[in-house]
Amino acid sequence: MAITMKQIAELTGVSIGTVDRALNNRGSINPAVAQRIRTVAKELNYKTNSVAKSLAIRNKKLKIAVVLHIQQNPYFNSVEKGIHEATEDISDFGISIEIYRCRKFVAEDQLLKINQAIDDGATAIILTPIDSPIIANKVKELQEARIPVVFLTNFLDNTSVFASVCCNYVRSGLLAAGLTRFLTGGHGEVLVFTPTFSMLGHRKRINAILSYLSEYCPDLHVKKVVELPGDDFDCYRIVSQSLKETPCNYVIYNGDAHAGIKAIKESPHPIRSIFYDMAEVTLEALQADDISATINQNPEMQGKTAVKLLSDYLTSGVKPENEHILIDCEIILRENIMAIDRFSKNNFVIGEY
Amino acid sequence: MAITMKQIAELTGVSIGTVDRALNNRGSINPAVAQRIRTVAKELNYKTNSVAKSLAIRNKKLKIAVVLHIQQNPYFNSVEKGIHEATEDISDFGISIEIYRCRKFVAEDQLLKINQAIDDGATAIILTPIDSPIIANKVKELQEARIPVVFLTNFLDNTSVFASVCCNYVRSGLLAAGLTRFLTGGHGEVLVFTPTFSMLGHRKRINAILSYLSEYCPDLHVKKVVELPGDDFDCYRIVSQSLKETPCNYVIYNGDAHAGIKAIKESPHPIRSIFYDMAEVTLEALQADDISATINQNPEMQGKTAVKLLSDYLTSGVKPENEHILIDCEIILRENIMAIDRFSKNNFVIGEY
DNA sequence: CTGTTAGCGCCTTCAG
DNA sequence: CTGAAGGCGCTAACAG
Repeated sequence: MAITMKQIAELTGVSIGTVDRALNNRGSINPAVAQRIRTVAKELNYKTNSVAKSLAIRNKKLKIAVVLHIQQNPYFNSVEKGIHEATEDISDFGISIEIYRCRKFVAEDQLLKINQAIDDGATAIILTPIDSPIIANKVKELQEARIPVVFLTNFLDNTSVFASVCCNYVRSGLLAAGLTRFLTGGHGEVLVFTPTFSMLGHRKRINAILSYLSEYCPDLHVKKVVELPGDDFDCYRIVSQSLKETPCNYVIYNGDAHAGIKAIKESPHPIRSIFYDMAEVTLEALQADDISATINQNPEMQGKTAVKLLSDYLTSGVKPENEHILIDCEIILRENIMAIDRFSKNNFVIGEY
Repeated sequence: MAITMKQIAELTGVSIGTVDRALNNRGSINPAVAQRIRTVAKELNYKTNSVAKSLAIRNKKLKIAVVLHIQQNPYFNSVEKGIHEATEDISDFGISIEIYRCRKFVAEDQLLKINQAIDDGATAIILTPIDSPIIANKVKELQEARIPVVFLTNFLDNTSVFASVCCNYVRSGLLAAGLTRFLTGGHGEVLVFTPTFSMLGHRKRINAILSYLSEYCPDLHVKKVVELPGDDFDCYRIVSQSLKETPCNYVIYNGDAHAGIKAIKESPHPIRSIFYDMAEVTLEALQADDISATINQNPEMQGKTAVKLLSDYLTSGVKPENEHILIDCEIILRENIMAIDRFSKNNFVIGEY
């Protein structure tokens, strides 16, 4: 049976209130007895019981504010789905979640939402930060006011926060590169498409792809890296044009899935491709063998993790070991998403064929 | 704020004790008022607060018994690791876990351990069942005594339990087959190695591999399916001999990793191979490019899930929707396990190459 | 059959 | 600076 504050109180001959003060640096307390209590607690390996704690702090009405962008793409929808899943998990802890959605993709608007969240009494904030000093400063201010901030899917250089939860961008690049190696046997011509380079993560991913391929696949030539417009109807045109101008037999594609699939299918010569993320159209294309694989960057897990980190902190005081939490990626082939029933029937046997 | 029993008590004009009786079918209660309370609870969408509940039932000293085999292979070690992880997560809930290890791989011994667990006061049992009527009957008996049983990594046909947590064997086969398709381009000769066919899951996996390949890769010939001895020093000899007798250029290998890797490396002609599981030697071979990929059947997650299902049930009364819980598999390439630091540095740019 | 009460482990006043 | 008491939501034992 785990050790409790009550037991420590009895052992040290003080009241449970004093133990609480000593262990949580709360209120004024005689340094000597505080020390003694802490020593005993450490010796007995006392761990605060998070179940009891969250029941007790229930009336503090903790509130996590989530400040998101407008973006309604499949990727961010999944992030949000993860947030909602986690919300259910923690509802019994008396922690509530409120989502704030920015109107425009500008720092001023994001700042506005943050301030609104604070006014509404947020005790912690989850944020997909826009890269601007306005936001960086605000975040610093929040941290000083002891309001933990978690960056989600993106982070700011030189701005330290409670935690940042991102995709493992380097790994994400390596997997595409590795699959390309697998697929090509090490020979061929590749075109790479990426979202905006203004985001650090996307640069990291591309760096990983290129440096991996140049090291391990010297006979595989990356002809071009094409930057795609953020959310734009031009996407299809650009992909299509690039494929015409720079013929290739392999593509690594990260961008609007619909545009990419359409352009690649229209190519006069066959192109095998590695995609990113789990948009509906991507999975359909995978099933149809129009694309070879896709890399799931687990947006759902990212959202879930951000909430979970904060709720763990609020209920148990546990901080993540590392500020940067990298959510791992997963290779998805057609076989990952096939219905399994069709393959559960026949009865083959051991032996020669 | 979520609705509480106290609120329901006030609304229905009874005491909180009565609400408890109505909502948990406990003790005797006037059917009419029970009905009224349940109606109100449903209308208000009352959900029992699992945090409060687990704090309250703490003194019942719930105990989950885990009955495992002797087997000390990497796979089962991971299963056990998952169990221990979950144990930490639920320690605050006052649920304890005790592990019983069978001496021999026989039903009688397993039965002995189950009985011992019950004598020790287990309130639930996790079990890797041996396929025998002795065990099937005992399990039935336990279920009748309202002791939930969870099957782990294996299950019994025609024996229904609280839940069975297994690897998704069919998917596991499909992934190997899919990777082979990817790797071979659809042409070549394949040898398949599998653990004992006496376990249903292994048969399912092989069926999936063969039926997939015959459907999608008509020009890829599976020459032979070789059954490997359970835990045996003969493993290496058998693999080695099979490779000599039946030459091939691709291998799908599930069995003792050390033996498989050694035999394949010694082959006079090059063989590309798909392995299973995450044994240390497997990962080293993957890093060294001696094998092409491995399939992680997530044994850790299986162990963790089994414990979690039971603790959720014991603390919140939540039952899994489906009796069969299939833990998904994951493709692991060399690039999944490479250190990422090496690829985080260079600074490539957008454009032609 | 129903209400009351005393916890579970922790946090937060409020007295002293 | 410290102790005592009440409460978080639920369960269980005991009166009535």
